[in-house]
Amino acid sequence: MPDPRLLTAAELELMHVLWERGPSTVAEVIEGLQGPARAYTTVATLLKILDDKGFARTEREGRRLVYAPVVIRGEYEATAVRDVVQRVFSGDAAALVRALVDTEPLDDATRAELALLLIRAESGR
Amino acid sequence: MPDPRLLTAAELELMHVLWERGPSTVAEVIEGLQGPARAYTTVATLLKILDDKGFARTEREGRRLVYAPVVIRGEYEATAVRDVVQRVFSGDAAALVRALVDTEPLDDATRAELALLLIRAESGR
DNA sequence: GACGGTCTACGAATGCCTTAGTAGATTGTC
DNA sequence: GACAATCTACTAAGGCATTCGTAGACCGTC
Repeated sequence: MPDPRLLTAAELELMHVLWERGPSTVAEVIEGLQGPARAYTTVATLLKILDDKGFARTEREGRRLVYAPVVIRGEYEATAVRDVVQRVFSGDAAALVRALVDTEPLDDATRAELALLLIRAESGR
Repeated sequence: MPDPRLLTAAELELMHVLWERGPSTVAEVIEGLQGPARAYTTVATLLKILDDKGFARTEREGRRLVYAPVVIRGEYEATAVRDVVQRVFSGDAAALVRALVDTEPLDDATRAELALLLIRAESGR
């Protein structure tokens, strides 16, 4: 059983829309979606699943449902990062940063910013 | 369809053993596994899948098969990191580092090492 | 050469993810 | 009030991941 706090691929895509646009109806989520089009009922089903799993909350607005994100983006990012550190890097967070530096192109300013971030971070946090 | 270069959870666990111990038989992989025990045939099936998918290579040694990792650890780590950056962080690699610093406790020495790494890294690589 | 143990190949069961269709309710319009 | 459009709930199908059992091959030992 995978961590129930992790989103599946399709779920994550919808959550990105909810994070960007805030509380949204099915139609609005479809508007916000990128990539291949999905049927109205597909999105509706997925949103219901997000509700069932506690990632989003449903509110009635007249006849239609509005879905609002419950888990906020930063919170989920933390969960996802912890998962990758554990599963792929066997708990070695520093190894992830090394892999990232080797893999993803970061411009000078960003690297400087992150270096500063690391130096300033409290160690026990 | 997910990225075919990504390992599933069970596959990744076996690959960790192959990366650690090098070419191994089914019995040796079982020895190297942590967590809940799995049936001999379960591990054998998974290793065959790793072979089919190209993550490992099979070599006969007398009557039994020895499985060797084809994809090396660093290579897979890069793939996995890229995937997370894309899927969770919408391509923003720096955001991943920020989430990591907020999330995972790193001791002073490690943070200093990583800061140095960032400063020294070539920007266009 | 028969026997027990070990190994691989194959197949099957289960459960989840993803997608989408159908049915029925609801609402606004003429 | 009837009709068309819109929306939700339910259901289902297909595919993949994970687990493991059974059958048959192979090998060493007595």
